[in-house]
Amino acid sequence: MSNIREVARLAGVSVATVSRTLRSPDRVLPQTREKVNTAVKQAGYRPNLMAVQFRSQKTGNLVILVPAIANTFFAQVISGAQRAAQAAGYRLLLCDTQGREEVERQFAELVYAHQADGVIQLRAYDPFETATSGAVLPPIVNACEVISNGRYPTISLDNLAAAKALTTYLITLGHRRIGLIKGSRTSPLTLDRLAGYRKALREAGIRFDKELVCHGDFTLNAGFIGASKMLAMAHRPTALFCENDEMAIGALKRIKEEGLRVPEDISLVGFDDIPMANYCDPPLTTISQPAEAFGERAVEMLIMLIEKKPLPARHVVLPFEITARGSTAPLAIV
Amino acid sequence: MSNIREVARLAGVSVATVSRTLRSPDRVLPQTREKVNTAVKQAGYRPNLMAVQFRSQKTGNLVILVPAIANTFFAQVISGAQRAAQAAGYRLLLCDTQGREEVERQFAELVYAHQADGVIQLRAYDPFETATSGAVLPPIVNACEVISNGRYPTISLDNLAAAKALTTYLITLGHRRIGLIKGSRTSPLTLDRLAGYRKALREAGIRFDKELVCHGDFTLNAGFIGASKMLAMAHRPTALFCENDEMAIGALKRIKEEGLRVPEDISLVGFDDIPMANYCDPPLTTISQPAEAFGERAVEMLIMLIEKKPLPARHVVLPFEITARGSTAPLAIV
DNA sequence: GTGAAAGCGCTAACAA
DNA sequence: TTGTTAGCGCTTTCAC
Repeated sequence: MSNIREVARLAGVSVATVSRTLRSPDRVLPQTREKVNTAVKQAGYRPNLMAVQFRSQKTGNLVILVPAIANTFFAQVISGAQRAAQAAGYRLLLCDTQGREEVERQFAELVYAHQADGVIQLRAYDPFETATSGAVLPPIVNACEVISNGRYPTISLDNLAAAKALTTYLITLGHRRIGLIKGSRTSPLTLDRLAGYRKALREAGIRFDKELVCHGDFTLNAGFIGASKMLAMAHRPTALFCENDEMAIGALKRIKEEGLRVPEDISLVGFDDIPMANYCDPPLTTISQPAEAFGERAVEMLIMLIEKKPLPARHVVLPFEITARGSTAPLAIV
Repeated sequence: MSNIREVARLAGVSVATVSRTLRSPDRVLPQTREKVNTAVKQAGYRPNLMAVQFRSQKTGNLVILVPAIANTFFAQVISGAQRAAQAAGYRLLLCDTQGREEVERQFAELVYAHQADGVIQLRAYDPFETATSGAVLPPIVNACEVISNGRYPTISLDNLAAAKALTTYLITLGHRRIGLIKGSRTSPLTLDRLAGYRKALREAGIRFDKELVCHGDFTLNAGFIGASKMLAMAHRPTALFCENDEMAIGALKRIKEEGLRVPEDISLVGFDDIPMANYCDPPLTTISQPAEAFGERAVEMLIMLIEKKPLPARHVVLPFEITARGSTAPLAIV
């Protein structure tokens, strides 16, 4: 493969002139430019990015840590991130971490190894927590599920408000026994949603019953299992709040198997508004959040960090809305 | 950030010895090794991968071109690819191309720019088709939707056989008017599936009716639209074959809206067996294919190509099976 | 077993 | 405007 010297030779100029012609053409005479461009074509020359990056100490790579790419919501986030990265001339180094912290750390440290310029973390784990306290933190942005210690810029949803709004919506429909299928036990995202759920209950004067809460892991199967527990209760809930759409769809299957109807016998809500939410039967009432915007904003903010431009805001909160569909109905008077 | 010279100074050895200690520890005296390792820790040293790669002309990056990451099937493929890449010490540069050829070309050419060692293409488009004929083809593997010109190693499904088997399954149930909702007009994958469909009809002595075929783009909405057309026909099909599960689920919604029952009034089949296929109502009869294995095998083969190891097989065909669920039933005798 | 030194391809500071 | 040259951090050959 040809290199810059080869092109310089062909064009009868110095390597510096070739480099200039490529980086800042206006600093070169038109006729020189012409000669160089011809030589570039003739040699089939492409700058060796490895050398360019090495020399200029900048990779153009962004690491994105994704807990589970097979989760539709995250897939959409990545899609948005990819678009934004490409538009800005950056590339995405993808890591499907499955929540394994050592993997997250290892990938995040590609920044220290000068293999990436920054990191997007979509989970509430600080991959640099063990970094020597003296070390400067590399550019990192935390989106979707965020750590609220103020250490990193974040892009998040007001999960508490959203969960509260959705729960209140169910209460308004007359429901008072509302089951909650949570995500994992410890994630802040799921704790916020639990808090929103509790707040809505409290404001409506409904006592919180911990029997009505169970844990899952955001998968279809977790929703299925969770619903089994809920339906097995002596005094079962009349509405079920699943912390994401996948679990709601899993729960839906279980509810139908039990011979119950949604929403006549039990109302069901999800969270995220993945495309499938509108295609299940009945379509899901859920919280819509701008999945792709999470990825786009995260990339944009990260690039500002990398390029040392001031961030307009360190903590961005994206809007949600309740999308009411057929899976919810007023509590039937028995 | 410290560099190799700093470590050498701290350890009281030469940079060559530091490099050797890190790359091939056994070529260094234990006591020297000890000194170097101590110095590495003390300095908080991490090799600059940019420099390592530049020097050794190897990036450890693999470009993966994905038509649509938000498509569940592809998300699973990527998940498998990521796992295999990581296990082998490679990283994945993700590009969600949305089928835009100039984007695919641009990313694939990162190989020419020494930014990646190889390319995985999940679509039947040759990103190097315009490459000068003289140029050596870089390591590339074509998976899922493959080009069958023999130019690249491939990992595919026998789409013809799978579509034929699935169609035959419907025929066995007594169906003779079977609608087909295809993917895009030109993709080989969808042409193969069409061929399989036609072959099954032919062998059963059923005349092919082009009225029963319509085109989609593998999205939920395409299935919905396709089903609308099918159901509007005067003499409508008694079974519907959608070329992926997303379209089948889209069609399912439309069919139910029309007040028809699946499978009593119309049988429905999909393709891929995405997790959601088992959670829709009724669950989908479909073709199961090992989505993650596509990604894993693609990465494994690509790495063999990169490392110039002989490929055990240039064209790998992964197995499928019919997964019969509740969306199909024998044709009702009217 | 270890060190000295060349050099990967490029950019940028400086000189002309 | 263009050329000369140093050097980014590392690996690797070649001496010792």
